[in-house]
Parts: sequence; structure tokens; C-alpha cells
Amino acid sequence: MTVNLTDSQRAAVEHVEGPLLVLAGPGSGKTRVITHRISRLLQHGAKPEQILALTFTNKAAREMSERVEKLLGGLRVRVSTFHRFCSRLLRRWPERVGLKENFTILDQSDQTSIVRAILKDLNLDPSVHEPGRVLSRISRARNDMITSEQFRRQYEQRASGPLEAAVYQVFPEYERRVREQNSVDFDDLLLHVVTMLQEEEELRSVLDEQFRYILVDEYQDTNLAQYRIVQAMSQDYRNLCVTGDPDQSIYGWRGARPANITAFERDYPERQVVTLDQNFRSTARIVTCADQLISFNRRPHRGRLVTDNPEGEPVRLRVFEHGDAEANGIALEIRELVESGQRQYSDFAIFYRVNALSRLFETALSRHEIPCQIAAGYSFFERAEVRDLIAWLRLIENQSDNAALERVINRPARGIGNTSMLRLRNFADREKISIFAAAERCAQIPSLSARCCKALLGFTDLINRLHEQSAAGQVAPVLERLIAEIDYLALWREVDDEVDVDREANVYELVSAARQYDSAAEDLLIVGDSSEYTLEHPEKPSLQGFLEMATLSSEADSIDPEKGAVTLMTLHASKGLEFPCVYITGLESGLIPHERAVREGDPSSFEEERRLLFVGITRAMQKLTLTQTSERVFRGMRRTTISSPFLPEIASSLQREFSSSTVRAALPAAGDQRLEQARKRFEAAQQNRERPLLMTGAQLAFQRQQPETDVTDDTTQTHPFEIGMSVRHPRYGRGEVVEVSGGSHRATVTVQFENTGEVHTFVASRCPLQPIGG
DNA sequence: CCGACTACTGTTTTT
DNA sequence: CAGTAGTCGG
Repeated sequence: MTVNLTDSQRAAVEHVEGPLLVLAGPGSGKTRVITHRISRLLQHGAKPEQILALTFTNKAAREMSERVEKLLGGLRVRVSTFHRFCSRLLRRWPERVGLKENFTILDQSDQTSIVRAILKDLNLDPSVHEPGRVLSRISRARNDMITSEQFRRQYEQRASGPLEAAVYQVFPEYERRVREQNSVDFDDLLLHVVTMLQEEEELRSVLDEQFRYILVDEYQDTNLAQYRIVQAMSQDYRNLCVTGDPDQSIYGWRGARPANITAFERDYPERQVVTLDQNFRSTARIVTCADQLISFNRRPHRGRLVTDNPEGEPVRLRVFEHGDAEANGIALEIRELVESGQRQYSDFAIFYRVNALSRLFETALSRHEIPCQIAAGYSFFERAEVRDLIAWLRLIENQSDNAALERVINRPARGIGNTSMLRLRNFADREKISIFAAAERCAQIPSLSARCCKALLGFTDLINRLHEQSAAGQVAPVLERLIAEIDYLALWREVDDEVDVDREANVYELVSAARQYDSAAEDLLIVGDSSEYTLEHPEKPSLQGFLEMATLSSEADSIDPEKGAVTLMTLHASKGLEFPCVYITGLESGLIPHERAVREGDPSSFEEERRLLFVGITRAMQKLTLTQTSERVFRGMRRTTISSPFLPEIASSLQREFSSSTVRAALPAAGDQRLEQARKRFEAAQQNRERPLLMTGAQLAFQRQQPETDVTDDTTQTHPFEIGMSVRHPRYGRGEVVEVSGGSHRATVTVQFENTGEVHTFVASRCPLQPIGG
């Protein structure tokens, strides 16, 4: 069985007892090693239920469990994402962390609404403190296991920006409200489990014993909470195997700590380390290219990548005029390769940095009648109509789920508007009850009209009836009755009585997902013994189970490499996959690396961008094409692009190809006559306070040569301001920009002036000039 | 209280 | 461009 393994692969497979760290480079056969290792564990007497494999994404979980099942001839071990695993634990022992068994999981839009409501109650302007931003700051803190209390203290110790000021006020209230409605957010799933394991030693040791062999994939992506969870379960039985690659750490922005790898070596001094660095996936040229790129990181985490694979085709860089041409060119090439019989559609993948670019490729491919599957941001479960129905189901399950209630109570409209809701909320606050409970007692709220009251009672009655029905376990009948009773499809019916087919299809798809769930749920579960601490108690299908599935899975999971279609996805989503032919698109400054990563000025986020490109490159098995455009439409504005700074780093392994009509996207050299034209246009535009129609490379160069910019109180530029930039103000003279905030249309700029040392803040209005990128 | 219209603003990546 | 928050007339 282990005949085809290399020495280091075999070392990892044959290691049975004790902690093991596998440093696995891309394409080094990691999954193979893990599955063989599991089989080895079983041979050595481990029971399947003692093995727990934790992954980061559903996709990875599914793939691993399929491969294990195949190798072991149908034997199943527990493979789960962190979030799902935690959800199961909480479902089993909710009272340990003060939850009720029917708790619901909030999605991101619920979280944002809660933050928005809190900001409002605190009289903080949501246009200044953007709810999404506040939320992500809270989430980041919680990922680092910083409590609201600690956050407040930190805030008081060192003066911070206005965002922090809002966050420290919102933070505790956010936690309170989420808890109050018997719900959890994504972070809570992990955090509650950390608390549980910390405070309940008995439970901890039982779980430690139950899961004697724990495997963690993509260990570099674990955050502090995940680290703690794994730690806690690997104290008495230290058979913890983690696999990771610091060079593929691309989730730093989300609290991932690649340093957990180093921590592992510290926590388990007796650990064994195996390095897998031979690449079996890609051609030698692709491997060289990847290796070259990653070596530019301050601390590349490996020796050189090696491979015995043949050299293969050159890695190409194709330059196109604009985004449409890029998408079209790729589509055309794919079509030709398929039509000539050399390739099939499923061989191809197209990667991009931001989801916003997916459309371009989607339309180009469909123009060429090329089938494609998109692992895009808009998952099935995120569509409005599906989320509506899910919110209804959540409320049916958990009547304290205020977030769900707020979403559905007037949808379809039943005459319960803002004012009524305000009164209802007030009553609920006063009585310390949920909004649903308040609605049931609406007769006691004198300010509510009789009509409104009647509507409220109709609503609560419906929920109660459906709740009763849901006790039977089956989800589909509840959902079907709900849709019928609220005549949900009518909501999407146009005036002329035509039904929105897409939405209707989604509704039916949800119903059929529920049916499928109902029939599949029963055989999903592994039956363990029935002691108090058994995790796998046999479970009937339940509304809860269905909701968990709906909330914790995403569209990216449904990507099927065998589907006979070209795959479109973000670079992030590509991790862990491989394709014979890969296009990495938009190799432009501001996109790869992303503008924001550059603006942060933090070398580590810049390096994360480099790792992201590294991940993308190493997905390719045979044919890798990087593409770039000369101009790109962004936010409805056309902008000339600048080449990605990563390209020069791999220049020697690239073969450049320019489309016939392409002008090179680069800054013009000094003395270029285009520079002179640009100067004139720039000045004319400035005088007329107009925006130039098109920013050319020459204009960019021209602006770069103007280090000083005038600042007045009412007119400022937005984007061109960067921290450290020198500016001149008619009244205060020369100064240096110390802070910039705001978006592309409005911004505030804080400047410290040389003469007086004073600091002034300017509110920028719409800028007469185009912002320059980067 | 509802829906239609307008104005404004934003865009990383995801469990 | 496209999503949404906010305003206004019915």
C-alpha cells in the first residue's frame, strides 16, 4: 500500500503515536499522506470514532472524507470543519455556555443589522462608523480572543482612532444582544467551545479521550480560538497531527496565525517533524516560477521547491487592452483548445483577486457558449429569497431570534411598519422579553393600532403553528406550508402577474434541499455508545440540523471538478485545488497585490498578497497563464493600470505575449511626449474642476512628479493623499499628511503643518481629479 | 404605512 | 455600475 510513497511521505504515514508536524509544500501529496496515515492508524488498532480530522472549509472536509472512505472501503471517520464541529458540540451541551438547545446561527447580514441597531441606540452616526467595519473590527478582536472588557482597557490605555471609539462601545452590547436572543455568530461557535473546554474539565478530558487521534489540516490558517480548541483536546492523548504550509497562509486578515506552527513545536517538544517539499503536481517551469516568487518574501518558509516533473510549456504572461478583451481572449483560447480536441472544459480554471471580476469572465464564457461553474460570493443560501425563508425557519425554531424576526415580520408586507416596530421593540426592552413575545402580548401596548395588533397576532399565530409542526422533525412540510400560507411566491410576482422565474426556482430549490435533507439526515450519523458524553447521539432530521447546514455551507463547496465546465473562482477559494490549465487574471497593481494591502503599508500584508499569488500559481498542473490589462473599469470609472510589482520578480520564468493591438501598460519614460499632453490635460482639468475622462499612464507619471499638492478647506483630493505625503495649504503652509480616512468620493485628511506644528483636519468633497491608484 | 424615486457611496479575500 | 439609505407623495 505504501509502495508509491517517498521517504518523507512514508515517515509521515508510519508515524502513529505522538505529535506530528507535517510541513507540506504545494502539490507534495499531503492529502494522500493524511488518508494513508488514517488507514495506518486503523491498522494499528485505532477505532474510527477515535479519529477526528478538522479542516477549514467544507470543500476540504468533503474531499478528505471521500478519499478516506474510498481508501478504507466505506469506513467512515469524523471529518468536519472547525465551525461545524463546534456547532455540534454546542448543540450537545448548550447549557454549559448558557445557550438553549434551539439556538440559531446568525449570518453576516444579521450581525451587521445588530451592529447598525446598536449604533443607532448609541446615537453614533452609521455613516461615520460604518457597521460593517465596526463588525469586522469586533470579529478580529474576538478571533484574537480579546474580550470586550480587554478591548475597552486597551482602548483607554492608548488613544485610538474614531473607529476604535465606536467599537469599544458597541462591542459589549453586541455580545449581550446576540446572547439575549439565544443565538451565536460564526466566531461564537468557536469561542463558546473554548470557554466550555476551559471551564468544564470533565468534559474536556472526555473529549480528549474520545478523540485520541486528531488531525488538523491547513494549520497555518487556524486562529487563536481554533488553536486553543485543538490544544485542549490533545492534552492526555497527544496524538495530534497538524499539516500546514506557512507559505500558503492567506487568511491573516481573518485572524489566522501561521505562528501556531511554531507554537506547535513549542507545545509538543516531543513532536516529530516531516517536511514534504517535492512537488508532484506541476511542471518544472511552474514550480520554478512559484519558487522564484516566494523567495522574495522576507522569510520564505521552505527550502527550494523541487520536482522531478518534466519542464513543460513556458509560463505565459498575456497582456490585453482591457478587461473585456482579457475575458474574451481567455474564452477564445479555451474554446480553441477544446474544439481542437486537446483539452476538455473541466481542465480549465480562471482565478481572480476580487469577486467583482467574475462577471466579466462569466459573460465572456457564455458568449462563447462555454459551460462554467462559479464559486462566487453569492451563494445559494445568500440570495434574498432564500435568506428570507431561512430567517422564517430560524424564527420557527427559536422565537427569541430577534434578527430573524426583524427580517421577516413585514415580508410580505402585512402592515407592520417602522413606527409599530419601534413601539414593539420598546415594549420588549422594558419587559425584558423577545420581540416575538412582545408581539404576542401586543394587546398590552396601547399605542399600537388595532389593525396592527391583529396583524401581529396573525404573525405569531402562524409561527406558533409552524413551530408545533416542526416538532415532528421533517423540514420540507414546514417549509412548504410556510410558503403556501404567506403566499411567498406572490412577493416576487410582477405587476403583470409574471413570476420572477429565477427567484421562484430558488425557492423550489430550497424546498428540494429540505426534502433531500429530510431523507438523508438519518443515515448521516454514526451511532456511538449512549453514555452521557457521547457526541454522536442518533439524531432525527430536525429543523436545527437543516439550519446548520444552510448556514455553515457555501456555494464554493459545490464546485465539482468533474462537471465538464470551466471553473471560476477567487484566488482564495482556489487553495487546495488543482487544475491542468490555470489562468490568473488581473496581474495589476491594486488588484494583485490588492490596493488595500498596499495602502496598509504593512510589509506582512504585502507578503500575504505574494503568498496568494503563490497559491494561485501552484494550482496549475500543466499550463499556466498570467494575464494583465492596460486599463480597467472599476466602480464605473476607467483607469489605466500599472503592472503588478510581482511580475518583475518572476520575469525570467515568464514568456510575454502581447495581443496585437495592445499598448504596453507601463509608465511612460521621462521625455515621452505623452507626458507633455498629460500635463496639459491635467492642468486644464484642474482649472475647470473637471475630471479628465481617462487617466493615462502619462498622467499617472505626471502626478507622481508632483510631490506637493495644494490643500484647501473645501477642496481636497481623495485618493492621492497618502500618509507621509507633503502638501501645501494656502493659509498654513507646508505640512505632512498624518491620517487619511474615507472612501473614493469623500475623505478626511489630517495634516500636520511644519511652521506651527498644528494639526488640522480637512473634509474633502468630490475631487475634481481622478484618484490615482496605489 | 407603503412603495417609488433620488442621491450617494463603495469594493478583498470567507467560516 | 449597482446596492442602499433616505426622502417624498399617495
